[in-house]
Amino acid sequence: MKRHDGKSLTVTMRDVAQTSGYSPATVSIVLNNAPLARYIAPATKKKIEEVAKKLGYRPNAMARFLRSKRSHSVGVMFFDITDPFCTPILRGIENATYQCSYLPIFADAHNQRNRFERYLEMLLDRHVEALIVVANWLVVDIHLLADIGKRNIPATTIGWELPGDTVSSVMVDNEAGGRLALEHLHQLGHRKIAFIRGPKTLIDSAPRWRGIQKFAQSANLEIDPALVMQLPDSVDPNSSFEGGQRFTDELLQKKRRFTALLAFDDLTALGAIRALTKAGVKVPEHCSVIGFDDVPLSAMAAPSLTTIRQPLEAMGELAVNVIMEGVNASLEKRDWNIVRHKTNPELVIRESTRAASLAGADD
Amino acid sequence: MKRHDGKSLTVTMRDVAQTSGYSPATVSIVLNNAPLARYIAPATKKKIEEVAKKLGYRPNAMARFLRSKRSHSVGVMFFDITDPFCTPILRGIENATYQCSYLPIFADAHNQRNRFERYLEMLLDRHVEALIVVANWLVVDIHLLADIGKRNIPATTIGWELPGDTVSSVMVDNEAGGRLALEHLHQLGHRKIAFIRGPKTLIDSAPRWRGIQKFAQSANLEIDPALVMQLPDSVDPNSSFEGGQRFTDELLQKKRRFTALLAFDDLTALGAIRALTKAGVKVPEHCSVIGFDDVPLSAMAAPSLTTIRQPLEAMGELAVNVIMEGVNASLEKRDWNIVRHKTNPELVIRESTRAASLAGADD
DNA sequence: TGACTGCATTGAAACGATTCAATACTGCAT
DNA sequence: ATGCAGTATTGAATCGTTTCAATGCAGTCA
Repeated sequence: MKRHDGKSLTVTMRDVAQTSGYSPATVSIVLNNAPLARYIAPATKKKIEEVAKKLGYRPNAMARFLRSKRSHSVGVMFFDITDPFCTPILRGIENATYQCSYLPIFADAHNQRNRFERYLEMLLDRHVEALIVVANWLVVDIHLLADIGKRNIPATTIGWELPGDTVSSVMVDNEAGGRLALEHLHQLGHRKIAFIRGPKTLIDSAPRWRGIQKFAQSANLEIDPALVMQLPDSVDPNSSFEGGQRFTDELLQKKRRFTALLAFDDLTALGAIRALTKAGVKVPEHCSVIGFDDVPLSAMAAPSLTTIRQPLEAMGELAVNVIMEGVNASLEKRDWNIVRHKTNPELVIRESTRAASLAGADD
Repeated sequence: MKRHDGKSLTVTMRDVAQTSGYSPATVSIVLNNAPLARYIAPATKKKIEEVAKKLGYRPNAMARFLRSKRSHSVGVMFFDITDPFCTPILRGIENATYQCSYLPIFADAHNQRNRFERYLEMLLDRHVEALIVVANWLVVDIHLLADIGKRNIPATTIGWELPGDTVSSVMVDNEAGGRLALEHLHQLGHRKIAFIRGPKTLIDSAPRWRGIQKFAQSANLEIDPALVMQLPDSVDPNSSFEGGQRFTDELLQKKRRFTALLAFDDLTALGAIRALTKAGVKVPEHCSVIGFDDVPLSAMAAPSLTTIRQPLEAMGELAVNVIMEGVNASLEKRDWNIVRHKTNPELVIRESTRAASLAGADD
């Protein structure tokens, strides 16, 4: 709105001020319900609000940000959105930011270092108020993420943990998960169990395996080294499907005997199931298979997958809460500490596992 | 940077100007390579660029946007990101915006009308330069989207088409897809084919069915009405899995004979496969199943799914090109027209279909 | 009367860029 | 000398807010 020469069609705060007869300052104070608003006469408030509504005034976010230094947006960086693991997390993040009237700016590094860096710059240029990095599969360069901490905005990772005290993290309790998985198979009576471990460089691999070993020890279960394989490092999050398939093939070709298979994650498990099925080994009749993650497709697979569920959506929400804590703290000039959350995994029993006794332990 | 009182740590353009000995105007012109830059002495340019680099100057996006009215961001609104159909599209969009140095602002309407509207406001308040709406499953309220066109920013939908001439669209050629699917089954020798049609209100349903009918007619194939079911309307994009399962169960219970099943989409197909498998009908040995979409999980299902592929990632990229065309046009004050793209579907043959002759047509 | 307090409002300076019109200089033709 | 064209640079306004300090006024108290 700018005179009636019919050019500029945006209603600015000055317009509201002019039509209402007050100054821009007053309008700003009223419309934002700023501290000073308690001195403003109720009649004035009402008038201004009416005019603002009638004129269809919408504050210009850019101008507001420039002045107030608050962008009301958070950067959300994925290492690879292609990983089915990411979608529920994204949903969780979106849901939580929506509650706070923040908007997520989306970035996907495609597992490429330079892309990550470029995006990081772009996000910081836009003065995102916080950063969430969903670091799933990449062979992460520590320095890359450590950099984030240097910038003085609150940041958290999901699915990865950084040394130092600058970046928070949200992860599942992998050790507990590993334990749960093996415990389930053990309770079903399985004793000859094959394992496909995660890639060495993946942070989840070690604790899951530790959980498995600890349970084995406590249950007096022997782990046969000939039945243990380990996925190779890879940057493609979907490669574990193929990996699961290949390793299972190998086990079968070597005629190894096992009544159950514990896979590193769901995709690995699905790959394993495919290999087994192809070889005529029925799941779960002849062999039980358990995964990890509970990605959305696990429920739809045939047979549907028994797995250790990560509360992915909740983890996304939690991450937002974590950074918001930081945002608010720094807003109120308080200090705040980073946190390291470990969420509880949960056993989800579906069709791919079954009691060993029914499977003819050595058919 | 603000004197050496050690407070403000951001390097502004004025800082660069001061240290280099030139004016902010000159610095701006040089650093943006603005038209006037051709008059600037090469030595000056060099000097300014050096200083900018040395000081680690980063332009403040907010300030820039405020003045130039360009936010370099696009709003990306999903109706429901939970739909596996969306992830590849998101990847495509992200990839294309990255090429243009734009950032996508992510919004997910959760299939809720008020959430959609709220997000729309938030995005417009931020002066996104364009809008992409991925309208997959929602029983779309036409008015909702038509509203978008009213705002004078370029907008396009993916997976939906609007009446009027204000919003572009990118869709797969559903009719061709339907035809391809049936053609494939027909070529494999299937004659008794069951169909699960899409929900009435979904825009894809009718043309896919039309393609099927047209092919049937041209091939003299009779479609048995007793073998045709239709999914109910629903807002949950993942409900088709359950639907496929239920309807297939029904068909089986009614002892209908069919050697192949053509499902509305992949999830429906997966549901059907699960029902068939449970009932002891082997896929593809006893019954072939074909889906539509080629969502990521279709390749990992057991058996992997034969399907009609939508080039989802390419569609995402295409959508970005479409709106960028609009952005550039309005930047150069040219007129531009909306476009309606129809991308080509593609038959992807995997394990879930097989020649009918091998299946004992009526065993 | 003067000083002080509390209420209601506003002027004007930021925020950090972009951009147009103006300036100043040089060289060259008239 | 004058005028002009081209080169190199800059002053100052502007984008639309927010916010601090200032102002004016009415009432109260000594």
